[in-house]
Amino acid sequence: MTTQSRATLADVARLAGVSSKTVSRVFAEAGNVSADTREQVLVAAKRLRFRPNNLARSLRRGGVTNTVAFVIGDLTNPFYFHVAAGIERELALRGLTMVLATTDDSPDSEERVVDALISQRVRALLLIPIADDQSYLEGERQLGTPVVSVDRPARNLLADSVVLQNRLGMAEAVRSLTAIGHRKIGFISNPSAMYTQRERLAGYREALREVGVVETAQWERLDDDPDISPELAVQSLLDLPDSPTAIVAGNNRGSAGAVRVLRNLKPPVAFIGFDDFELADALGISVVAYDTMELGRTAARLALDHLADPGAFTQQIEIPTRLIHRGSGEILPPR
Amino acid sequence: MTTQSRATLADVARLAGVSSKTVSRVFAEAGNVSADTREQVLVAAKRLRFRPNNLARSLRRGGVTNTVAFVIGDLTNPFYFHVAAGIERELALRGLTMVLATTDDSPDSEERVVDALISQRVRALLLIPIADDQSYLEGERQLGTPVVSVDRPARNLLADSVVLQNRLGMAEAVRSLTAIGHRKIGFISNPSAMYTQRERLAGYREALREVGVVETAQWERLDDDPDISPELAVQSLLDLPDSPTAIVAGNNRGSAGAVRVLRNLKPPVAFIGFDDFELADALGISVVAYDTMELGRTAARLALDHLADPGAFTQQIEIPTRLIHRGSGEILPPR
DNA sequence: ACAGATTTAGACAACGCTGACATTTGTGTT
DNA sequence: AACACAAATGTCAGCGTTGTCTAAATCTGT
Repeated sequence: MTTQSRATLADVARLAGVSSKTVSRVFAEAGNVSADTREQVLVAAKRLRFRPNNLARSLRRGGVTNTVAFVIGDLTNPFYFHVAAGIERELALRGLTMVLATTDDSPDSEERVVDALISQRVRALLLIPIADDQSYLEGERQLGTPVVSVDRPARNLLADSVVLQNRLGMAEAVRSLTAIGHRKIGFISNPSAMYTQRERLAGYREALREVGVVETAQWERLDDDPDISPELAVQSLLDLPDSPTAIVAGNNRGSAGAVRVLRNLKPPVAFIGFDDFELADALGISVVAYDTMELGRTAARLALDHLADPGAFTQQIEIPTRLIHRGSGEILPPR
Repeated sequence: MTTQSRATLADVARLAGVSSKTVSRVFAEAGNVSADTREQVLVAAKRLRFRPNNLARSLRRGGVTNTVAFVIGDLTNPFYFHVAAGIERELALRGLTMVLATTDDSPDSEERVVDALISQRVRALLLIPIADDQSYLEGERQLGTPVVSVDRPARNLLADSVVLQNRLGMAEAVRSLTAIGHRKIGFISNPSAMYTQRERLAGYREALREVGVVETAQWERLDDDPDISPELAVQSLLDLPDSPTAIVAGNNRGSAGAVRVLRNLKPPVAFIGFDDFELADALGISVVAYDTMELGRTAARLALDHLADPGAFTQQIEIPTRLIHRGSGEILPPR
């Protein structure tokens, strides 16, 4: 249990009989080291189990680290994780590592968490904005840290952003329902992600307006109350005197709820969800899908581009969505 | 676009008219600073948008950082990210952040990835071992970095570990099938996670042996070939002349495949999966479940304990599993 | 064989912070 | 008013690395 201390450049240098700068050159792959010395240094390093200290290196280099932060609201949503996976992959290609931080969906903690990350001198900041004001990041951005806003645009901050084709995707879904005769279409969503839900709602209304349906309030379930489960929202739609013949969900939580309620319903109700999910194919659930990992990859790429060219213009990228027909969205309205 | 440089302790000190040590005391919350000076320092810091440099701090403090690494094989498996969520939560309570690194399920890259993390002086290392030898971590462990092996024990390394009750959980599942008369029970699994699958297979065989069934090879599908999808494995069982009346799956991938094939089968085949999954309740799929987040939380806690008391004994913790009856596991064998 | 170019190696300081220690200022006691 | 003692503040060096600069060793071509 001897807790010896860690070997440093100097220790290796002493053992190899060279200067610490030479050891540094070997490990920084800076060249100009003869094959012989190089070999000796490596042997000594291995003997001492030497690992270069990245803290010191980053400090010396002016605070440039190899880590990029991804700030997330809530880790338990599989959506975020796929995004994270995409980010991680893209970063790994450039030898960067990802640190993951969560704000527990609390707007207050966002700035605290981000502050802590800045203290760690992350190279870039990717975040899913929760708070309704990201202006606190303006200074950081000016200092050259790329900030990329994921899934929703940042507020009061000029930053790159990657979002989905929310409005269009949802409009397409609803259009596919109106095309086969549906007019009474319910919309359920949980609005924790305000921006995306608002956009999707707009797409829903837009598509209905195209076929002359303007009064949609009665079919919209956007309860703020987290206690109102998607299941209840769906049920409340079915309980309406003039109940919908089709339902669309604004996100995967809604889909899961809808699936539970709608399965084995006597006169079947058509359904299309936003966000694909595991087994949706087996269940025959039509969804508006998109490449979640690509969302992450694109975000990472934007950050990396900005790192490479700090003067680059800010970009807003939209990830395309596509409607996948699996049956539940093709159910005809009862005659 | 002025890329000014970042403010340092010294800058703040100058503006506030105090020494940099005083500023340091304010930010390190080290006390012994009068309310007045404290206030002035904070004002100056805010004006300069000062953020303490954690790199320098960690370096000065002897390489003690606030980050804990979690090394994962493949981010896309929902299992891993629930574990990660648990870890993140537990760490956040102690003000630590999690860095996530993946090895792409490649044994070769494991050591490289871990090396890089050590260079970053992570405070502790949690990993899901992929390579079949973790002895390369021995030095690190001796240097005082807690190493916790998650989901499988480490090999050739004395480290804490948290695993599931694999054998018992699977044995219980199979016993519940034999109890209602099943004798011909198929086992499918993809062996990317060798250890867990071996254990679960052992549990399966054990339970069958208890009722006198010893020859099980024909019903085991453990193909190494990643091209053989779980769907095909299930199908091949059904195609047997003496086909099983029940099937158990060694992991969630297998369950997903089984669900696809088994749904709407004429004489229904009983099924129990290992690992719970979204909508399993709606689909009526019986599973061996456990608290995935707890797995992560426990791992993090082990690491933190070791950090608090470096001399603590290594522990092997088993997370309990429980069989959830939802219908698919209660299907009786055809008479 | 020799000047000049090039490659290899080392000395030194500094990145931003804090621990150890020194010094100043404030408070309470008699 | 003089003293002991605690609180507030400052000085300085060094954590492990690398950029800059300089010196020595080695390689060119004629």
